[in-house]
Amino acid sequence: MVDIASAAGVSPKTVSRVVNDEQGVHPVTARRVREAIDLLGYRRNGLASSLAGARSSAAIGLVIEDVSNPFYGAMARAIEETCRQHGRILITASSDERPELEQGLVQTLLERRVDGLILVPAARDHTYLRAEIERGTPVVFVDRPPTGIVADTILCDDRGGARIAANYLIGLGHHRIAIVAHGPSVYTADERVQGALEAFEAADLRVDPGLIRVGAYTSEDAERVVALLLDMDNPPTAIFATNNRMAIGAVRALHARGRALDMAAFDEFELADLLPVQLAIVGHDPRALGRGAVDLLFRRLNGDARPPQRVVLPTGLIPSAR
Amino acid sequence: MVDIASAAGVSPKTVSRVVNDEQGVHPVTARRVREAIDLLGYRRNGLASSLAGARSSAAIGLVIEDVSNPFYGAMARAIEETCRQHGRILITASSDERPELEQGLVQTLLERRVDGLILVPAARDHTYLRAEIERGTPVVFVDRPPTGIVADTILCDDRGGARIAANYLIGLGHHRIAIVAHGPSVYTADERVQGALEAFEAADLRVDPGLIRVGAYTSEDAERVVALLLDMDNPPTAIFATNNRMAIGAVRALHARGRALDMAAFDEFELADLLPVQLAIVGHDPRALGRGAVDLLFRRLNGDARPPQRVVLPTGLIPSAR
DNA sequence: TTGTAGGCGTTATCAT
DNA sequence: ATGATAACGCCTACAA
Repeated sequence: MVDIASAAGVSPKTVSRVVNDEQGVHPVTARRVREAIDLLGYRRNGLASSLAGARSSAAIGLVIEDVSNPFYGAMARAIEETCRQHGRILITASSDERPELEQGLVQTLLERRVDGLILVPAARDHTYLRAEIERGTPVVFVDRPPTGIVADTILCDDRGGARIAANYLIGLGHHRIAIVAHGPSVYTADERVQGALEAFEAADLRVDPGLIRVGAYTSEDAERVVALLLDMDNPPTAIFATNNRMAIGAVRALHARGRALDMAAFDEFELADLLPVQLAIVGHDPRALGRGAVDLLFRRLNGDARPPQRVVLPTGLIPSAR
Repeated sequence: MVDIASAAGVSPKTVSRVVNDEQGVHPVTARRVREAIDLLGYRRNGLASSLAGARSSAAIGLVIEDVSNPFYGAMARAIEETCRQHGRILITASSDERPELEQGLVQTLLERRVDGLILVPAARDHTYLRAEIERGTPVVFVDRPPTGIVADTILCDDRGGARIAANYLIGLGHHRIAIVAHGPSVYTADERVQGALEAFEAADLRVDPGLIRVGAYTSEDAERVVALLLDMDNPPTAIFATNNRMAIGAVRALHARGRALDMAAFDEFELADLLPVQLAIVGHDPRALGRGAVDLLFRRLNGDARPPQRVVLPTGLIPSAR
């Protein structure tokens, strides 16, 4: 920048003004500066800029479970684009659902002085963030609420969606509905199980505890779980899967055994409608979650000081296509 | 940092040493410093650190077509993890296959002084990167080679994979094989079409130009294209799709019309084996591409000065599961 | 083992 | 409209 300044015969501050499109620079001077910039191949140093009082690092940090999960991939994409509209780049990291990793990643992001943080929490305790939030760093939780602190959060209506899904299966005449849930101790899983149980209860269905299987993580886990369910003496006649991985595992297990139970599942996923089962989907838009999170974040960055918000997006049933 | 220093009764430099785990600090002093850090809630400023000559911004930039595409999502995930092993965070941006956007994103990343750049190129001309590369910023191209410059590149064997796919369909006895390709003027598409045509020629198949449809982008595009193919007077008896979106669109079109042509397609995608068509997949591992790209990048960062490398990963056919 | 000096590239503030 | 000066928070290089 000093080089440019002397090449253009001005002070560094004037170069700074030109580079940042500040007003109050004579057009002729500005052009001279720009020519020098092109000539010398100068490129502004964003790090120095952030350091020197630009009071923004122009970056947002995102910690999600796994970018390669299409659900989170779509969310990440929406967040990235919305951040770009706000002049921010996105630093993304996958926590793989591991609490220590989440905390380490957050630490790294804060060291880089991101302007804000968007988290799909994996940790079971977020008190470690309290100090940072009080210091003024906006933090938004997506898809699951934080534990141990109160902070801006955007969720979808897990419980309501699960009720709808369960009612759908009940409406088809099923009495023995298995629940294949991820988790345990993952908010979305717990809520969705609760929602289904509420629906069962409201319909006076007796619940067989053996039909409730919580704790699979991968679709392979779910496949094994469903295989076991199908082998029961008194197997279920329908399945509610709490997320896309559970659903895929269940479909695989059914397919492997040539069975075709009715199913309902959370999370839209590509090709769900072409699968060889009756599968109703509880849809919720990951992009809407992402955009909502960014909105919350930038409200804070723009000075909004209301108490922490909790936004709940609706879910809706997409009936089986078959 | 100055505050910590005075609180601990040492100089800032000693705090710096402690924070960076440098050797040569008396354990007692170190503990005193750490206590002050905990007490005052100090957090190192990574931006300042990078500025001050740490000769690394500890960040890598990634520009891909679309994180929400599972193929690129898996690649991004592998890149992120491998970068983390090298102590770097990842700044990810989606170019949406738009050249101007790619260039803008690259510009932004360079302003942030990323240590290196990994690109799935969308632009048709990468001469704009030449100066930066000569200046010493390592740039690696993934999935598609650059145009107009020579640089480290990692690809998969598009042409070979396409030949294998085409031969598979030919081996099933097909003479009228449609090619549903993305693009046009996307390297992978062109190569895959060429590979298939080579196989046709080697098998003395007469090629009907009407069966070669290049230029769809979304799976919806592909669905329409295949619908048109099926409506031909003399429709194809098999389909080769050049990527996952093309494959999905084709499957949808077949399904909508109750047809079941044999298919071969590039890109593994979840549930492909459960679809109601004979579908052989040309598999290539996006994670391997990602890891390979990071390897190339860090070789350069570690001083490797060989001429630009071109790595080609093999592809293999996964026959239809049905 | 610890400290001092100087500077990284930019911007805020206050002058001119 | 433009410039001088002093940070920003840290690190390298050298000294003690």
